[in-house]
Amino acid sequence: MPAGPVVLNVAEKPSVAKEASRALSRNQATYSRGAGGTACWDFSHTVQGTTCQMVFTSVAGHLMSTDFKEPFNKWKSCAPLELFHKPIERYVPANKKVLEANLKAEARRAQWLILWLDCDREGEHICFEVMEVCCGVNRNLRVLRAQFSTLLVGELERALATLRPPNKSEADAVDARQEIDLRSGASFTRFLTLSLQQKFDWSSNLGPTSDKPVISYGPCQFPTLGFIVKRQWEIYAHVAERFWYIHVSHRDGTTGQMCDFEWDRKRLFDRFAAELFFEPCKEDGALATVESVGEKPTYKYPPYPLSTIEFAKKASSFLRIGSQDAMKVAEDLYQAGYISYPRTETDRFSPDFDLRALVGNQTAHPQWGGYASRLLDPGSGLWRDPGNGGHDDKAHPPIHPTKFTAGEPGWDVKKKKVYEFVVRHFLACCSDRAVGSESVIRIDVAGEKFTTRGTAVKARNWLDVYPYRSWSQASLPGLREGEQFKPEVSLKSGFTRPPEKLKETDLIAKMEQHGIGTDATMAQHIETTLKRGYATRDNQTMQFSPMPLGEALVFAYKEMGLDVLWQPLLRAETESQVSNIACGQVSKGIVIEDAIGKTQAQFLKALPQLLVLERSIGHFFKRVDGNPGPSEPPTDARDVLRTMCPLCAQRVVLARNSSTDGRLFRCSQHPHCNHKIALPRATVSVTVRPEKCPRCPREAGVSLVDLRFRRSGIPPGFSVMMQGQCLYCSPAIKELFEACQINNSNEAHNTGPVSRARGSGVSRRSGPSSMPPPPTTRAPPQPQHNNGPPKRRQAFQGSRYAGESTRGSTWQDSNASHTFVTATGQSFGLQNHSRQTLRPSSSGRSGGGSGVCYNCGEGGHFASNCPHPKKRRR
DNA sequence: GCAAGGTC
Repeated sequence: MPAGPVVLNVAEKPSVAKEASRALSRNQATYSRGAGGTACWDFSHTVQGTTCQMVFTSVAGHLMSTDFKEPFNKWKSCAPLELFHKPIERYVPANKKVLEANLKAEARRAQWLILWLDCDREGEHICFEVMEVCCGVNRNLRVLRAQFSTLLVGELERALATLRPPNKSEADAVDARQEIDLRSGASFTRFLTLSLQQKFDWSSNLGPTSDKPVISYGPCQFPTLGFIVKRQWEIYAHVAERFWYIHVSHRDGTTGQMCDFEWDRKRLFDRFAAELFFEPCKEDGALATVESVGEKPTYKYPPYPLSTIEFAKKASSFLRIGSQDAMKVAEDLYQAGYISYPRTETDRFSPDFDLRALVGNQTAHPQWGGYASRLLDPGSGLWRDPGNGGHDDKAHPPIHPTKFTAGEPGWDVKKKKVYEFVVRHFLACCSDRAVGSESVIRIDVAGEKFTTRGTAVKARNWLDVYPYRSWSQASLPGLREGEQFKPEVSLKSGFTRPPEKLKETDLIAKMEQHGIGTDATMAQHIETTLKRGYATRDNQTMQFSPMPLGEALVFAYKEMGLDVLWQPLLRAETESQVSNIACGQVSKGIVIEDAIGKTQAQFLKALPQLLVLERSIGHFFKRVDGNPGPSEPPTDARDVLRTMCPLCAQRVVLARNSSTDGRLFRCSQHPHCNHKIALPRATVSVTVRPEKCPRCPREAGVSLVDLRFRRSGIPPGFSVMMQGQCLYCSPAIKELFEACQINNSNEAHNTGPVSRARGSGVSRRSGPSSMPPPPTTRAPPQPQHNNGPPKRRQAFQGSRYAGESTRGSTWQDSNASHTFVTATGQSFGLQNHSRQTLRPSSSGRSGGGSGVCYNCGEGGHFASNCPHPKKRRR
């Protein structure tokens, strides 16, 4: 080794130390084992005109941890509130002592220290951790920071030529983040755990939770749970609404294939309106006229190069491997040299990346080798440079295969799947887009417009190597513009559906959108919600559901007015403030003081609400400390009918019927008490007023309610709004209930008094959490999510189709006068006309929606089954 | 027994 200053080079991980040494030394670096066996690479190199003895070694992520100083790191050393101000220390944990020893040994004999930590905020912080150790044993070290974005030799040489001091502001930003997270996490976690752990029977929380669960809070794990619970509550809150649409189909005379046309109006929530449009379409002689036949090229683009977040999402949705599991497998593959570093934000390849060599490595594979060969063949025209996803962490390339294997004997299924996916994704990235042709046929039937689309795939290209995506083809009938045919027309109906449970890919997307966690930690936060028994993941659908504990905690935070703790905004604010430190705009101390002050304020808000907390948890779990806990379910105040159940003297609460999905008020002791007041299925909203009924003789008085109904679901003549009504004595309510044939006589058997119900294992988990998902609904031809009432429906409210004149009739929603055909082919409708008493509207208008036939103007039937000759109306 | 962020 030639003489010269000794330069200690430190990277963030061993692989970087090795690769940088190999590149800078032109493969001349020699390996040696430093203190504790840590890898060191020695070579000679010229740095800023001086020939130096380079020693390249590494740490493994953060060298130091942060915790409360003794004795406050012990759980019962102080009140949780005091953790907002108790002293914090940074120290090298036991598992990093070996690395520390190596750094000390090398630093003692070095003159320079060059920091090759990853060029991000955390890397900058690790720089200062390394400096603290190295400068602690050698005060004369000259410390410099290398800034690099790849491990290519040119980039590394450039970094050596542009060495700079490390950035204290960025490191301070990490300091602040660490302190804020530690203080808020530890204080709330100790508070929750110490307050609740011994008081409840947690055995009903099936999952990894022990008898004595740690009930943690964290600024990332809790918003993650919040996303899951919020979606579940949206599902509970969904009220299925019925809609109608005209379905047109045509059988191709040549191929015999059926072709479906979609109505331009999509769907209507007013049956009468839908029927009005439908009638002319189904009349004898109604022909479809082809208005236009169009064709245009269409493309499917290959995915961008693979970043960690996309990898986690795709592993979950394509491979059915959970994100944390997938990351673990990817880490193993990386360690064994089969794929590149799996923690990367980058989704673009740098222009000097030798993509073709990597593709060439794969040509021998029995499954995708042929495709790789074709990709390299210029004659195939298959090659296309990868797209640019717009992200670059300046530290790592996108995830790609680095070593060929046709499969290793020891690999399990997950490892095989992940390696195959990384290779196929990489090959797809380097491939040309898929090309197709989309045909669109628009037709007119009696003034209504319908459209059908078909796709012909011309060149699959990247899809050939990417079985995780498909492109379905659909051919259209050979119709020409102006051509007419007799369509098959039917009026179908369906119900809006609640949103789906969150899939892992949706959850990761939400976390990404709100800045919850980093690409490398999102999977860990998800895993934490599972490990803590807050949520579960279905391994088939990869959908998340809250566990009782998770739902109980979010509910409790909501009850205590601490929504900010489970919603994502707080984290975004912290990140924003921390970024201001990194930019040098504000000092670390100010940000910490501000953030800690705000979190402490939340804590102080929670502290006096221990009873609220316990009562909230008590809705989901049985107490074991002798305290009977609350008996009422977790209902919103506005959902409680302020009266006593006439059978058992308990509260009467708003609920949902599990079989019909209709709403009802029922006794809070259900199913042990059967008192109930069912509401019409068309009930859209229920508001309990603070005022009591002035006439009702009931002892405790009865709250008045405001009810709103769907126009199409209640008999004509009844208003869609009924305000200030008493459900027990209002004549208008009685009349409506009779018209809807709702029997609320409450003669059902009462199984016993309250004390018996309490002592017989009544689950207190009710309210939103006990509501079953809505029943399976019929599939209409377009997306089913209930995105709120369409404008179209609004337009019909208050129109002449909203009948007003047959008050007192026995018209009923379920007595459809029309035969409907569902999407599943089932037909249903009114057979027994005698159950209807329909009268002409008072205005005498024909075609009104108040029980009058659109065709003949008479009552007693609708136009679709009118016995009279057809009349043309418009 | 607690957070989140690196990496093994």
